[in-house]
Amino acid sequence: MKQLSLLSSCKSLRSLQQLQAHATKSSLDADPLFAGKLLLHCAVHISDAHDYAERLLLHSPNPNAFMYNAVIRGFSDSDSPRRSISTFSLMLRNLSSQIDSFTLAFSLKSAANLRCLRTGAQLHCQALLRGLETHIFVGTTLVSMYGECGRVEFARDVFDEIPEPNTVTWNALLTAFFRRGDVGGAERVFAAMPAKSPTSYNLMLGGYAKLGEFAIAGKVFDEMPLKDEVSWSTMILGLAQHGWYEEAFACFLRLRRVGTRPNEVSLTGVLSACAQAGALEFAKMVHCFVEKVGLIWITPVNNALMDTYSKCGSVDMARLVFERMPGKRSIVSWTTLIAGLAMQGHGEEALALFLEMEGSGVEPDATAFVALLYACTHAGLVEEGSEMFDKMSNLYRLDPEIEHYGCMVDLYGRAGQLARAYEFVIQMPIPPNDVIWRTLLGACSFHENVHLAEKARDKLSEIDPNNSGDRVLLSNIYAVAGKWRDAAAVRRSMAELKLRKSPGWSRIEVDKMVYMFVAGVRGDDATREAYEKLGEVMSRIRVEGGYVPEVVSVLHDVEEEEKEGAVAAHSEKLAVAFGMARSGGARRVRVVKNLRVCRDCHNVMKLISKVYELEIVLRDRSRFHCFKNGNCSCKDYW
DNA sequence: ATAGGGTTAG
Repeated sequence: MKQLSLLSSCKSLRSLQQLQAHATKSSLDADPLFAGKLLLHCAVHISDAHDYAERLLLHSPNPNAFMYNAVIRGFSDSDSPRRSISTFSLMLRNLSSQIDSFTLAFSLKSAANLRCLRTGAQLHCQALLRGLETHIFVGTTLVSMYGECGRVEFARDVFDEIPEPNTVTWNALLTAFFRRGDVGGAERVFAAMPAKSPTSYNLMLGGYAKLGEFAIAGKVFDEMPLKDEVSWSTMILGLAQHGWYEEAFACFLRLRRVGTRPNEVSLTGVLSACAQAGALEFAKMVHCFVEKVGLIWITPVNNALMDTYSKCGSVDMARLVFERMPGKRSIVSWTTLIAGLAMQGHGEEALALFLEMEGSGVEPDATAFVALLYACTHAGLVEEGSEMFDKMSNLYRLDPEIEHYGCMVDLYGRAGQLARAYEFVIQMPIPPNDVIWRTLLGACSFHENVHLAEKARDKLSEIDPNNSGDRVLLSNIYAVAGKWRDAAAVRRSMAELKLRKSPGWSRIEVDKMVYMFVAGVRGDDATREAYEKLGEVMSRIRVEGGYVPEVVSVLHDVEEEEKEGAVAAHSEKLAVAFGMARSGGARRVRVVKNLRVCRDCHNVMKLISKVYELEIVLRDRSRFHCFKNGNCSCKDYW
């Protein structure tokens, strides 16, 4: 059986088809054993070959159970698990008597991935009919399926009937409790487990991390007897996702210290922390590491690197990673770079890259269109964006989703075409949500349109009445229009409802350390240093740059940051001042802010860049601003 | 074969 051993060396569909041609010549293809193995290899071990496996099955004159099972398995973890179920139905019609534990385990996994309780319950019936519901693999997958469908009680019922549940079965039950958000239940299961593998600890770790309970997660992590790759990834990712960036960096360094080799998941995790915190220097170090351990071949790692460089303001590095990536570029790779260019306001380049992607045979998906429309919005490419929106449904048959409609409202709104934006909202085929109206409200604020703002407000008060950000926007619009009474009334209503704004922060990286500043929060040495420097900077730009603080501009804070009286400063000013104080002769400082930059800070940055001949790269919540010689790359358009 | 961690847009 030389051909059988050759099979496992086939890595691509083409080499498999060659082998198949040889087999046909020697009539080997008539051998049901060979046909089955070939199909299994095709469905499970070769990527994107599910379709071919399914065709082989459908064209086979006498498919056996092994072949059905191979296709069911192949689709179970694919992006179309539904086809696994349709293959099951086919088998039920043609070869019902041969349905076995393999058939049911993989079909159930598909039902679990689909979160389809109906299908899962029907498969459960089939298992009962055949006496397979307590079979260890089938039973375990049943527990998992009910858990995925949110039915802990059913999962428990199945579990209780399994005579000898193993660790995997227990873990499936544990997962079911966490999926339901029942931490107490999960803790009871964990305590009752007769044996615990690292996976059981990892599940507890992940469950606590998801809730942001890092005090407990850290305790589990420190006390678990054996940490594997998943333990480290879970910890690093969890920290990154909850905004504990410095802790994520520390965990990554600790991982390196103990000599464990970080895998691609922990690397993407720490890169995500770098991206969010804007920690360029740390990201560069991680990049070196990626090259060193040979993970540069992994596409998602490259995508994470590109995203990180873009969000740290180095879109050139992102472009370089894209050009040099040795692995295959996925749709995500293209989308990431398009979004990166968009953030810097390089709309034309993003548009060109999108066309290049189309030319290279990669079909854009809904997300790629979001990134593209976002690029058009931030570069003021109104007509181009409008064309692309039409292209999406006309050429690619993609139904625009709420996000795409949001992009279009933003596109027209930011460009000042408020009537067109409103018209667009009114005739949307799906009901506009709070984000759509909020986008319109934001545009009204920027272009000072009280009349339309009130329409948006009326809609928002129906959908999301207690949003503090909306009220801040509204009060600012009134203030700008000179309607001080209305502005004050909105502020008062906020106070009465005890609506708090989310605090604004800015971060800056100096000597590989990340410092965070929050407006109105004082006390630590770094903040004292920042205020001291800021005082000097402000008086110099007043004298040499002609800076005049406007009353309106202070109120015109686009988002949530509260004005903190005359001496308090927005966090981005503090971060920049700190950077100037610490990095002596540096020509450039980079700051990351969690909210949008306000108009006053924007003015100040422009003046600093001119008076001090300093380049300031400021990332706010929606884009990058590069201040140089008194101008900003956003052309005052944000 | 069955359980655990991941990249893009807002």
